[in-house]
Amino acid sequence: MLSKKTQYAIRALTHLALHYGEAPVRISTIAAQQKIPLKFLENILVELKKADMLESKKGKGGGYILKKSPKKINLATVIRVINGPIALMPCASLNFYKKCVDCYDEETCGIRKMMIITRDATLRILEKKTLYDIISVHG
Amino acid sequence: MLSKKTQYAIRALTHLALHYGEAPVRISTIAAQQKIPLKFLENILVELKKADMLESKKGKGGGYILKKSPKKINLATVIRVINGPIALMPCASLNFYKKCVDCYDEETCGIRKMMIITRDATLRILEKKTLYDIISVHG
DNA sequence: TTAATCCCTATCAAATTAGTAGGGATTAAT
DNA sequence: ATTAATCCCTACTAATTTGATAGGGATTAA
Repeated sequence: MLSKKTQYAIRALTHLALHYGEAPVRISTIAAQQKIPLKFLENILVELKKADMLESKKGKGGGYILKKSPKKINLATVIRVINGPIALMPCASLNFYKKCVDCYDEETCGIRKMMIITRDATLRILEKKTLYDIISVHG
Repeated sequence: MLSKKTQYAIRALTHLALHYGEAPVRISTIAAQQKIPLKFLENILVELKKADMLESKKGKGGGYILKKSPKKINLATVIRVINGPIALMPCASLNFYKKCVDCYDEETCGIRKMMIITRDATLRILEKKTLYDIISVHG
């Protein structure tokens, strides 16, 4: 499961996607409308900015905007930045690879192989789905 | 990521799959060969037994065996028993469903929709892949 | 100069995960 | 019956991660 922090991040980004092309949105506005603890959200947005997904402006009229079009920000990227690996085991991770302790031989490990297959299936979706897809859903 | 406990569970089940049809395997044997802390493994195997995946025999010559053929134990089941939900958010979970706090309308939530699509892709693999697939991998 | 806003560091509390301890219950063999 | 082997139950503890808060510093626009 994604951490609450990651879920907040996705909500905040979705909010910003809805206002893409408009004036910057204040942290406090996002916090209020998305019901996210303000100070917690501050930390999250700074992380997303460091990961090059957001731009910020200080002072009056300041706030956050998406750095790229909602169509160009996919869920895999967001999850990796805030949550970490997408694979179910470290030895199957592309971006957070770590060998399992006591692993006899990674090349012949059946568990790892299944985890890689699973990761690939998950990634095929998460890399394709973007903020734009999220805001394009209607009842 | 799967908890260490879940990774231990999969390793233990894989070990038992390799000995399916043979005499019961002692906890201590699995612990030693798979390098899993003995007492921790005890807890895990009891849980797997309660979930109807294992049978046990006490006293001399006792130990654990798989209750079903390795081909009939899939990874989704194992993960759900030890780790919990497979979906990335509770509102997208089939077996551990919980509504998100402050959710305005689940039916029109784009985040939830993407999470359900992701879950389905992941499940298509995890429900198909079994202990048999794990032990059938060769270098 | 001031008010608005983001940003940085540090800290804390709660929850979860990982692991340990000790003995009880059951069984097979003698 | 007794013993040794084995699983099993309850409880506890330690370590780590997660979720959240606090307070003030830096920057910008008016």
